[in-house]
Amino acid sequence: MAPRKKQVADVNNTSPVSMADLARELGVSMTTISRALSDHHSIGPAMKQKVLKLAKKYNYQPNRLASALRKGKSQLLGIVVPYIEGRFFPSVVHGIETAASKAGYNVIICQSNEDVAQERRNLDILLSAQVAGILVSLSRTTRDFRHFEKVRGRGLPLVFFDRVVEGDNVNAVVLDDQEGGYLSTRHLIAQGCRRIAHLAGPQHLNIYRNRRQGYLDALREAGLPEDESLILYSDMAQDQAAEGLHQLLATARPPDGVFAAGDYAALGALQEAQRQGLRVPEDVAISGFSNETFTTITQPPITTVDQRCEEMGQASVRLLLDLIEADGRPFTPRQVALRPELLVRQSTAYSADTQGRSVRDPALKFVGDVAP
Amino acid sequence: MAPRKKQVADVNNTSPVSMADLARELGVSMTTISRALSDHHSIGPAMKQKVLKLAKKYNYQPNRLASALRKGKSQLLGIVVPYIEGRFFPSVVHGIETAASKAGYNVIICQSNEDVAQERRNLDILLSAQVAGILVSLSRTTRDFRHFEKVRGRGLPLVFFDRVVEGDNVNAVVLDDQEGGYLSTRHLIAQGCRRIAHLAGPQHLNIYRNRRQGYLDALREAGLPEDESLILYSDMAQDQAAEGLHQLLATARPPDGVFAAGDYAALGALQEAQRQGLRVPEDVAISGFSNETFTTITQPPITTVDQRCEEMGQASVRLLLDLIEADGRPFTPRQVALRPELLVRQSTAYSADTQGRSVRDPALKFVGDVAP
DNA sequence: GCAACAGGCACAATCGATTGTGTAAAGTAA
DNA sequence: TTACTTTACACAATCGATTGTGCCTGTTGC
Repeated sequence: MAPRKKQVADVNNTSPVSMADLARELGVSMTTISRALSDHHSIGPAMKQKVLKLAKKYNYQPNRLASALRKGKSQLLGIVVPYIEGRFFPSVVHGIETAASKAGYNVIICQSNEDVAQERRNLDILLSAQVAGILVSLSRTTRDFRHFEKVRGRGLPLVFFDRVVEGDNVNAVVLDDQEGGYLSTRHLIAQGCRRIAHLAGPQHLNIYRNRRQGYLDALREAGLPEDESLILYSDMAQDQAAEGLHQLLATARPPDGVFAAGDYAALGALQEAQRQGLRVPEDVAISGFSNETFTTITQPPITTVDQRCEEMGQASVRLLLDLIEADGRPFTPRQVALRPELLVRQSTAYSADTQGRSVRDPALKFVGDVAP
Repeated sequence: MAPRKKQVADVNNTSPVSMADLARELGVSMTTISRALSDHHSIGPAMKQKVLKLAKKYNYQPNRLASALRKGKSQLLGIVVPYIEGRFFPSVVHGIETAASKAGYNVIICQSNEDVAQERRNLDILLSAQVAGILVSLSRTTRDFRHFEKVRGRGLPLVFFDRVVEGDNVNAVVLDDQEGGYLSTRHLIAQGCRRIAHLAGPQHLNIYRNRRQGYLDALREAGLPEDESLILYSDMAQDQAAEGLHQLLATARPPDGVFAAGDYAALGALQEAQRQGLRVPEDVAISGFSNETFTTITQPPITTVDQRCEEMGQASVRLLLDLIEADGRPFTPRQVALRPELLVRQSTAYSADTQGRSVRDPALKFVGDVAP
């Protein structure tokens, strides 16, 4: 039986044209080619034109490896994230890639899989790839930060985002989680809630700690009592939240509002409330955190806090580029906190109509269904 | 006011140690170092030990740029995707990165933003970065495939995934969409549906064309009539689907089952059916496609087809690595079609209990809630 | 005892672009 | 005309690792 297919060509492999080829063709030196292409002042306009035209003709593409080797810096940025899944990280990466490519950089992406050892290895790889800068979101298991000193030691720009090393001598971009917790809780209060439970996440993670703090801030501001019995700690899983709310509802004074530090927890709470025959938001208002896709399609849609994923990516790149431009010169580390956006939906705004406005709190942005 | 912070160090920039440094320290040539590190046979075991030890001591990291420049191939794979968002592409990229890094490769990722011009530019960039191979999922606007010839011309391994160039002279990995459509429809028939509508997507996209074909296959197999009036074409948006079902339900002979070519369409259909007071699945069974996150949390959860995103990434990398290993030698192009997985949930299986089994069709895998 | 041989290592060219320095020719000022 | 700039380009070293070739030493074979 004859082979079904023709085989890939391997004889007509076009080797890419190099500056040497152009130089030979024009009878000039490689110096001239290089400088003409980079618009160096010591090359005459006539020669520049000739070189440019020839480069077009042969579709010359500079070898980035050679260039980077010589200059000691590539046009690559390294990203280290715990993983590329869910809603958050992909969106941030999307923002990063978009901003980076706009600035002429490309990104090489690594996953730590929530493992410090892998994170360390990734850093080494990025270093050996001579990236121009590194963006990191810490793995959950990272407690020791010495591996980042090596990066610093090389004078390589380093920016943390979302899961950051705390302190003011690092460059970091985060969401203002405390503000997010505050906005949510304040909104619940404005909706008339007086006994607001908080489904809190693991407190060793700064994000959950901050969301809780924002919750407390809002209570205090409104003169409401802080009641630890209204705060339930869990890993933010849907069923844990349901179970938690179940217990709270069984008490003598059940809550009339729930601020969940995560959308899955909010979902669990919503489902549990409905199982108990409660109306949401009339009997109990529920808000979440993260603006997961599903929050728009539940009945009712869930009020939540958007994390500005794309902006976070953009801001991180901006900061990194500033660092790269500083090029080793003194640079005062910056910590950027992005303002979260409260998205008011019907799980809290019982007076909001479906058209997209909240009657009670017109200052807040109301968001209904989202296009696929 | 004094600056609040100490500035980043710029004097103690540790320049990475090179092979030359090691050679100097040991009083041998760079050749020896290089060959010792790569375990070349012409280096004695004693010397190898000395070199290895010194390399450890100085934490030597080879400069990948230099290596790649010399060898003409880097340890980088290029990915070009339309965008990094939603559920599908991030998951595939996750699979790709995982498989690639396991094989010692890193990935540089580019977004085409559904724009051919950008796609072309991305290819050029990857070429100039001297990647070892390229993985592409086509932009929606790509009709002309000449820019891929340049990649081929260089003899660079190229694999398409999901959105592929059709034909049997390319390397490609896709989901067997036709099988997915077939499985879904067959399942609906097994559930007792006799008048099954199909919410179809744009037919110039092979995925939607194939899903529709699978639907037709199942109908034919079961001896059910093909009724074009039961097939509604749209862009798969939630509201379009709702509107479409609305019309179908108003006819004299409304459908008792709906196979939507996308989950958002299925969701729209589900909501519309419920608005009309119909019970799902008792009055009308509904199934979707893609296994979007939200399909597990609707009431009832939606039966759907999982696209094996991760496996697609892994399979693509495997194919690409095979091509790289072939190293220009004749290679018969391969087209891989992954078997989709039908996830039966309560939107179709009215006889299924919540515990996770389908009474009617025990051969099918029933999937309930999914952990966050 | 001499040749053929293998082991172990160094020399030097190479990948492709960049850049400090050198040097003609052309232009300007006095 | 002399001296001094500018303009426009070439030379050659360099980034760091790789690799074909060559050389020397010690070993084996007969």
